[in-house]
Amino acid sequence: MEKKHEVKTSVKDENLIEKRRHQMIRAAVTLFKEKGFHRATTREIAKEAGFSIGTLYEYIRTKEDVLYLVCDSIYNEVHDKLSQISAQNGTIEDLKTAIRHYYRVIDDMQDEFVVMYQESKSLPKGALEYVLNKELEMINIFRKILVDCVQNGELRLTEAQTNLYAHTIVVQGQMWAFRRWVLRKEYTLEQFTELQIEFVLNGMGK
Amino acid sequence: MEKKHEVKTSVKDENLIEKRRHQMIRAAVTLFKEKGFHRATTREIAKEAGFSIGTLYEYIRTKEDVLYLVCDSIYNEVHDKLSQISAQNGTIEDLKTAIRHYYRVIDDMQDEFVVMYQESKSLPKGALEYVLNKELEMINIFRKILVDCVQNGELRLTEAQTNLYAHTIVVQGQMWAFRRWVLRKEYTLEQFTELQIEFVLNGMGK
Amino acid sequence: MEKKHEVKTSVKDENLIEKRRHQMIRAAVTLFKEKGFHRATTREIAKEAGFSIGTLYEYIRTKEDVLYLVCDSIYNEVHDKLSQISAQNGTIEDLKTAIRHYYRVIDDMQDEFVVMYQESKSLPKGALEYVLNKELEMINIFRKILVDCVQNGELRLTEAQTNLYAHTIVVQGQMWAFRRWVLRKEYTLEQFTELQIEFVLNGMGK
Amino acid sequence: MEKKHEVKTSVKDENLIEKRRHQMIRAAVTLFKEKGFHRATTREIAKEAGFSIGTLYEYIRTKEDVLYLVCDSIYNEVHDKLSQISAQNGTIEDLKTAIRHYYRVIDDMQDEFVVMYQESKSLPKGALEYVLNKELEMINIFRKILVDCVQNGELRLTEAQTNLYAHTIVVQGQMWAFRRWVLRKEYTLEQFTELQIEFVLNGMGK
DNA sequence: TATGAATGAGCCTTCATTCAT
DNA sequence: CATGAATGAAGGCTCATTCAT
Repeated sequence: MEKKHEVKTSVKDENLIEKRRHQMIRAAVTLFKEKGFHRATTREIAKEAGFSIGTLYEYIRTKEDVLYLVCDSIYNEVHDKLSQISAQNGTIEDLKTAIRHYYRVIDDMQDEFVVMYQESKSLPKGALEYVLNKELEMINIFRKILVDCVQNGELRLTEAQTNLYAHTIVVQGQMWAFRRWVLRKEYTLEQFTELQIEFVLNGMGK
Repeated sequence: MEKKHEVKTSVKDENLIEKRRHQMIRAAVTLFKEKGFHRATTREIAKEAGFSIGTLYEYIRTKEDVLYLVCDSIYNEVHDKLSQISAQNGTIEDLKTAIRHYYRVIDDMQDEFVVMYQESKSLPKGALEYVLNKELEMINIFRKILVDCVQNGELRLTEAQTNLYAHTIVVQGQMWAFRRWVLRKEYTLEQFTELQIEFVLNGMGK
Repeated sequence: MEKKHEVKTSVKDENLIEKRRHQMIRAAVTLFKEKGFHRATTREIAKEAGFSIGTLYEYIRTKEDVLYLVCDSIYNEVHDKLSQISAQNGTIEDLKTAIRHYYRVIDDMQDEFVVMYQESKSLPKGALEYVLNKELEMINIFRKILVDCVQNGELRLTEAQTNLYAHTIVVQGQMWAFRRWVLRKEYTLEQFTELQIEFVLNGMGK
Repeated sequence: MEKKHEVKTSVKDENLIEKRRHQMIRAAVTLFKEKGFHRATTREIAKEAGFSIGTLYEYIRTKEDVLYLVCDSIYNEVHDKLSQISAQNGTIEDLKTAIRHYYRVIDDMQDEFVVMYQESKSLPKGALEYVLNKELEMINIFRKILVDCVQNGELRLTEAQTNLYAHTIVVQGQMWAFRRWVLRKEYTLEQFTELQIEFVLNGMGK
């Protein structure tokens, strides 16, 4: 597990840091979604966040820090939401619930997902590694559910299949965020979810 | 279908345009892959292409034109390669062949795929639409194959399923390009392909 | 003679002012020596001094005030140390003693000397004049000693020579601070001192 | 001997580089003299030089490069001027001529001297070393003249004296540039020169 | 008195684009 | 057609200074 990548701040009040960073992240997501990381200026981010450029830089050191904070915050939020259902007992029903849950999270955080996957390549090396690890953790959540199902006799999968299908489930969920320009025209979230669940379960031999 | 998005040039000689653009695209892919669209400078692109910045601007109008040319060229190359097998007769075997073919193209053009999907959001609006349309065409290739299979009685899918699964097939292929940092460690292209084919066919009820 | 250049403070307690300014000057000399006036930030100065930026500004009005305080303090210290031997009776021996004394002071306060001469140009006009006057006072100390020697018949110098040689003595001492990167390799302070004394006395016709 | 410290340029035409750098150096000396290195902005330098900020940066990489170019150019000019009289035959008269020559150069290039000695501390490490070496070369010019005089029997100096007095001669010349605010009021260059020559020769036992 | 968060003018530097040769 | 020097708008970031607590 990677050590948490720290972002330098010259402010001491922890509560204030929390508050300002929250403002900053909200502003950044809005702007990154609209124009991407590179076209969004630090001045715009500060303004959108409701404070001055000087203040912004009291809480970060480089523009890339903002991106890191955004990615980190999104992953944490996703993790929090997903881990609510992580207590499982290895049934197909659990898997379905988890997928439904995951898809709903993606729907809720569409913009964040798109921003994160589109822009994380601009992170500096250390931060990128940290974020990729978070991605692996997310895949692990599903891998573990699959492993439980296998151990429970609900699914019959090799290890290679287990790993790959965990990725597949995660990726199929991301589709909903990335391809909404076309999928939204044809499916509701519920339709999409149920179709994908059916497909995935069939795919794994029910 | 969108009209082909034109890129202004002040050069008349069509052969020269073709040649220079080819050099330019190769250079741009290399650089975009390495540092992304925004961090690659027009000077670097010109240099990598083997001519001067002045010459570069004889063949394009803006830096975004380079990106457009890159995306367009990649899509065309993919289309060319895929359309070689588009003449089908609606069997499951055809579908498998098409998927294998598609996955091999993705493997061959990993860098190009990643560049295209990561950077196309930086295209100006008109060009973006044109490129998204190309994406739809690609999905259509698979949709048609599925439709053929359905009409042939090889598959039993609703229209909603047909459309969605076309997307799914395309997206699962992209996984190979985007997640190579982790998938490459665990699977060869062949293993990945066969696992995914099995999963997809099962997913669609074989 | 210039009136003492005053530095505004919003603090009343004289003892506190004295104490804080002392801390501040020590900190500033350290930092100016290390990175120069312009590269040292007020924040750093405050931190090095052991209090907050807010407190720093309770005792000064601008960053240049810090520099002024530093220069003023150094000159005062040098004056104090030199004036201990200012009671003279016009012998060559007195001159030698004064020079030895001066050179020792320079050796003790190398960093301060370098800071003062390198950075005083950044003083605001009024403060600069005040400081230049202090420099003249220092030259006067030696001029007076020379005048005494002349009146005593120990030296035979025109007024023009007296003035110039006072400068020369002062400047040759500064050499020890400014050129220590090379002089230190070849001479000890004592060797340097005696060689220069011999040179100066010969120079003035013994 | 240090290798010449190179300054990157993106311009290829050597003549143009020469010309532009000359403009740039003239502009920089003017501004550095007036407000010092740190207070002079790159925009001001470009404007004073007669071209745009963009053009300035075609010929340098950082602001410190400008300072380096200034220092290098000054040293070279001084060297060129001094080396015209470097062919000596070891007489006291040669020494006098060299000193007169040197003092005239200092008088001609007062501003440049002051700028160089005041600001060179802001050079990046590598460049600073290179420039300090130039300073040593200058001292060497006088050291060699002294050595010649000693070998010729015109002067009787130990090696320690020879080295130190070379420094002293150089430093006494710099006085004229640094203390002109006071020396100019009392002496003409000629008076200053002759007094110092007399002093130096006496100092070395005639 | 002491603190430190907030401010924003201003600096250095980059880079897409133009145009004279 | 090709070249590359010139341009300047714009961006990231710093830091002296202020002021509410």
